[in-house]
Amino acid sequence: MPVLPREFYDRPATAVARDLLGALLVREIDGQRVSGLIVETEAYTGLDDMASHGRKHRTPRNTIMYGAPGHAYVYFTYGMHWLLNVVCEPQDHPAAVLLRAIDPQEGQSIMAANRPGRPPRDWTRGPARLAQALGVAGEQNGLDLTGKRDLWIEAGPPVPDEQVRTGPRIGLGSVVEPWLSMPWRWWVADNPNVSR
DNA sequence: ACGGAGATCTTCT
DNA sequence: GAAGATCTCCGTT
Repeated sequence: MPVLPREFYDRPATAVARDLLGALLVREIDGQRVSGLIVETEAYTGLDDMASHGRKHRTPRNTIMYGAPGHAYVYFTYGMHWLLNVVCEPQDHPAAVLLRAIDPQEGQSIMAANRPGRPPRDWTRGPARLAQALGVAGEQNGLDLTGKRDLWIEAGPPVPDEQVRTGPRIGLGSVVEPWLSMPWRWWVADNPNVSR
């Protein structure tokens, strides 16, 4: 399947979050493909979004969010977890989409090795689990996702609107969504790999 | 099935 | 010095 082009990411985060559902996230480890269909995403935009890392100003950690769309923003949190995001919207506008869950496809033996002792359902159900299963960490921060090297996203079977569900984001505590009428979290209905 | 707490460290105040 | 875009383990129901 073709790699998603730069233009795909050069749009508002909420639109990218919707259209990433059904796309194939591919990680290449020692020439082997490890992949999964994206089934859950969350949009983060710097525009008055108090939950976003880009909410205030540029810092060493969030600088990738200010860069060109179509790059990976990988950051470390809670002292032990890596989270994988996709930078979108025009350059200098800090926005990204958090990849929260995928449906395992290729390279399942590698995922199993990266998630020792866990059942297949727990391999990629959740943003930190997903990153661990695919071997994504700090070294992948800033990677160009349109380059078909190490990590990229391919077009997949489109998910029709009837199968798309939306809701508020997860794990933000007291933060209020900036625009209540706008969907922030997107997922595929009835998929066992969706988190929570 | 559900709920609480600990792990552990970077970032910003 | 406190909080955090989370996960896992252990308790109770």
